Amino acid sequence: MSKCEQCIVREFSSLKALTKDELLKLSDCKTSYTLKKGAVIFEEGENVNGIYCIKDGVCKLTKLSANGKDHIVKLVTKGELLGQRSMISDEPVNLSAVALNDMQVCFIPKAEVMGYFDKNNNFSMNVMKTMCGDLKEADVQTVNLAQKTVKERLAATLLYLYQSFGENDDKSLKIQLSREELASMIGTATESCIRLLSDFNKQELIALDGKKIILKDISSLKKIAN
Amino acid sequence: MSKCEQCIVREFSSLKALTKDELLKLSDCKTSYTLKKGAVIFEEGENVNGIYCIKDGVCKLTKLSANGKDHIVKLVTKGELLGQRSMISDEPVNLSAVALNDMQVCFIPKAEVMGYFDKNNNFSMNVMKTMCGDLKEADVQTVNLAQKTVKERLAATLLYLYQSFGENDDKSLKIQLSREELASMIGTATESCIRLLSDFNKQELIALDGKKIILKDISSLKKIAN
DNA sequence: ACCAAAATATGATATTTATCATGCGAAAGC
DNA sequence: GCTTTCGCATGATAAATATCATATTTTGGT
Repeated sequence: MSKCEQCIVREFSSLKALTKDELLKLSDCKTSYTLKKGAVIFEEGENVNGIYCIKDGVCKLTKLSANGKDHIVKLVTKGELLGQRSMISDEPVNLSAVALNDMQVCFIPKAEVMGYFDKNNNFSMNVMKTMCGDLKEADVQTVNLAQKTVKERLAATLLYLYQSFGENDDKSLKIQLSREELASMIGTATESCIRLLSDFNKQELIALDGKKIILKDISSLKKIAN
Repeated sequence: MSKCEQCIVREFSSLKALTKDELLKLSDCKTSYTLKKGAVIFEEGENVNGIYCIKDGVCKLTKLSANGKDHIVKLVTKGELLGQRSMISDEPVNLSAVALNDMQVCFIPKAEVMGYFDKNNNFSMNVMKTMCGDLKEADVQTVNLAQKTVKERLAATLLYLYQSFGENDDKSLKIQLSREELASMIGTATESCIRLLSDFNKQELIALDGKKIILKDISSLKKIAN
């Protein structure tokens, strides 16, 4: 079993507030998992009795809408924690989490984490700060959905994927989403998303190579995205 | 100066976790304000050195979008706290708060509130739970904006106003928003909003009397809203 | 009470976006 | 290896929504 004390990822999450003692205890009670692309970490409505710390990989958080379509609310990557909200509010999770590529995650049982809230104020403050950041992001997301066109949102999302997850050696986006997933992130029909990608391709803002997407003209994309 | 200990509103907010001693101290350091409809409590980008506790009235939280239009992110009413996020993350507020009707609010300076975080774990937990609820709501909001039509969103918003703020003696919605504000809540053009209200009126789902809106057929509205 | 300005309303039209239909190519299952 | 399915692509069309123009009504100020 790997030691949390030496886990680099810890430094990026609220867990960085933990003391040496707490980390040692954490190492003993955590469970590590390796997940394949497509694996479901948890599903909307489930009870998750603890939190997941993402050591490597990326997953999507989705929510089922009234019309039966999944909407991708957020992408979450290494260093971030999953399931805090459900644990704090003592409710079933309201989002599903699915691996977008191979992942390594550690599960920390609820009892352990709740102890930190009681005894370690820094930890509580870190969690609160994270949630404040999430809320701010959510507001931005809301306004973008309400006010921007699909084209603007697509450009913004491509830039977000580029800036947050980087590119491969061949310059293509590291995070590979299907057209359907991309559409579900920006909130549009799959065909509309495909059509706009084709347009961007024709205007040489991006290049398409099968599933791969290469951003060719970042500054123009930024202008479109606002 | 009124005593926080006797303020009913306190029971609805995270402040309910405070001890008698803390409440007494709070009474001394808070400042009470009476605000007229339209008054600006704070504006996006400002530094707010504390939190506001709403004793009475309703305000809108808005965010300026890239195209220069205000979007109403949320309505906040008595019992709720304003400006927590900004205080916790130590950043300027990212939303503006404007009174929708006459309000009574109390301002509590940052130093006082930060003390509660340190010493009163129940308070921290309450704040966290509130933020978890806000995040959940934000997810729902995001999915609605992404997947529902303007008509569905209008119906849902009317129902929300009805359920959250109630009706006057003449059955009209207690919260009176201008068409522009309503449009800015559901994320559409003012004209589109007006047109759909007219449609609802013709279908006898609602009745319009100047600015007043009366919900006549709640169950049909619910069907439309999903 | 009167006027100017703002809010509401509605028509005409343009634009954006979704939906339906179809084809094509690659990947997955037998 | 073959077929079947799935993801991507594109055209045609319909529906939703925004925009511009212009009345009409309401509101606020003096």
